[in-house]
Amino acid sequence: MQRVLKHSKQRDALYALLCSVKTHPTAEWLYTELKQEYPNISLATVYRNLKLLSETGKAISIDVGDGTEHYDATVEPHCHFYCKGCRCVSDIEVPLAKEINSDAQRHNNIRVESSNLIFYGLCAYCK
Amino acid sequence: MQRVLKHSKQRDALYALLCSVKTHPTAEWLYTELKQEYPNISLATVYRNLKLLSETGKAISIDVGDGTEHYDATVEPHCHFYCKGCRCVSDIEVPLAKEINSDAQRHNNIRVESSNLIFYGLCAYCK
DNA sequence: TTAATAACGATAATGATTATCATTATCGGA
DNA sequence: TCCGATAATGATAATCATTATCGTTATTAA
Repeated sequence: MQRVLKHSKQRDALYALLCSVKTHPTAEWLYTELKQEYPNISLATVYRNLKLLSETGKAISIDVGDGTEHYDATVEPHCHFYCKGCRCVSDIEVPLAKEINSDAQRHNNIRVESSNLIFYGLCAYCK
Repeated sequence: MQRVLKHSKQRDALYALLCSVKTHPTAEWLYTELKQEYPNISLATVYRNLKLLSETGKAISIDVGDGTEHYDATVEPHCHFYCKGCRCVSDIEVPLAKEINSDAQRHNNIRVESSNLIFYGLCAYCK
């Protein structure tokens, strides 16, 4: 039961690192990277704070189906693309996506709160 | 390295079961269900054959982010809905989805081969 | 009927993530 | 500034879905 958050250098460094990249890294990648500045940092700390950042709305997790969760400090709804060639995750522009939630709700007897749109294929370099 | 498939009652039963339901079950659920007819069936056999069915295009796996893979014998592209209330997965009708792959490809320098559209919210009963 | 081998059941291994726990760091108030 | 409460840490064990291994059984074609 978490009440009042306290500051921690590790969490700040994690968030700053996540904000600085566009690569949608995994916990493992962030861990390896953070070790350069904090050699004693624990993988558990990375997972703990990624979860905390997700819960507080400062980051989102992206499941592209490759077995490990990817993270993103851009929390506004947007679509992702997974390149089967280089296995990288990137943001893409999909204008139709803005209308698809309401389209889904209109044609089914459901309440749509959010959606997860992932596209697969080959990126500019791999195609 | 699998060359020539041989028949097996377990695989047939698994596929028949998967075809008979619209619930997008998990491996565990299928295993429990199949045990009634095949008390000695192994969970490994279920996973093995689900993988085989996926590889041969007779089924697809759906990752809704709840920690376990769901399976579906309907292999034609279609959208899924995950109800946060009853934790069930269902097919939904989303007309716009038919155009979204080309929309994604048109607005980005990528080749889109497939996509995975999952919607979250509350179903007719839970809302 | 038989030989080759795919599939099986049982179970150990894997790998990402989470939980536990003793220690350390943070922070508001005395 | 020091103190007490407790959040956060690092180390590591536990969890849990899935995959790999392996000896045995079932299927198939000759």
